[in-house]
Amino acid sequence: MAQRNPEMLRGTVELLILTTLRGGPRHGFGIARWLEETSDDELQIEEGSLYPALHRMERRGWLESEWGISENNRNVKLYRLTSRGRARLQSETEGWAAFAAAIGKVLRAAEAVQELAPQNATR
Amino acid sequence: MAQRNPEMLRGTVELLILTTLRGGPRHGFGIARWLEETSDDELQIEEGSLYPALHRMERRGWLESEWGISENNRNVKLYRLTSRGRARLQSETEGWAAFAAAIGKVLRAAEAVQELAPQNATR
DNA sequence: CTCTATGCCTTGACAGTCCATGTAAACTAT
DNA sequence: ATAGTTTACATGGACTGTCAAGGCATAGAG
Repeated sequence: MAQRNPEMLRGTVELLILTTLRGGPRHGFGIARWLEETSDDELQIEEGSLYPALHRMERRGWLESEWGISENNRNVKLYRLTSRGRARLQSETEGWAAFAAAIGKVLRAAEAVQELAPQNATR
Repeated sequence: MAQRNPEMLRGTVELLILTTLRGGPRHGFGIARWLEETSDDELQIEEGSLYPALHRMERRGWLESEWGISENNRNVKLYRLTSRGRARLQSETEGWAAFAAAIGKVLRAAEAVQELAPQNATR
């Protein structure tokens, strides 16, 4: 997933899937497409990451699946959030917020250092 | 690194190291400590991640190192940014901003869906 | 002279991603 | 009819990076 930095997705794939399912059940392909569209193609999840993630999340009881028929008349496996999944979504969301805030602090602190001590910036 | 979600650091460790070195040369331990302090303990990098990261970044020409003496009178390996490292810092910073923005979009979009269709939220 | 803190480093197990590949059905165009 | 494309699920192997654990060495404190 992710062109710019594939490693960056580590740890957020599950948050993204849980988030996608907030709006109701979806199938794997649908999840990937919704994420792509919603992020303006910034977030692209590969199938080799997506399906294993869905399976382990189901194993952990965050998701439930059921076979159904898509709008395109195809057999699809629909995933929906369980209550544990909803709880997990909550904590993952908080975790992301804390993490992003921490990175933000670090980035701003480094800028401040450079402004205060510009002579260090070039050596 | 990172208590809340260790996976989340994947892909940001290098950004964090580069960022830390913006303010001037530092040694490995110093980098880890600065990140911890600056992030209020949110970001904790393990030595088993830190040193390999420093070594590969040096191998890639983003960093240069040199032995010196610390404030505590210890032998330390001081790392400084090269010009390639500075360029890399720039692009990694942009990459992070784009990634964080994309996640933000997705999170907000999912909230919006739920507000518009609250009947889907409970099934 | 022992204990703690500082500092660098490596090893092995593990987890998760990616790329390639396989399968199958439905629709499209010829 | 049938070839090609799109949709959709799934897996296997290579690869990368993290972590926990351990080792090593020296300075300063008590």
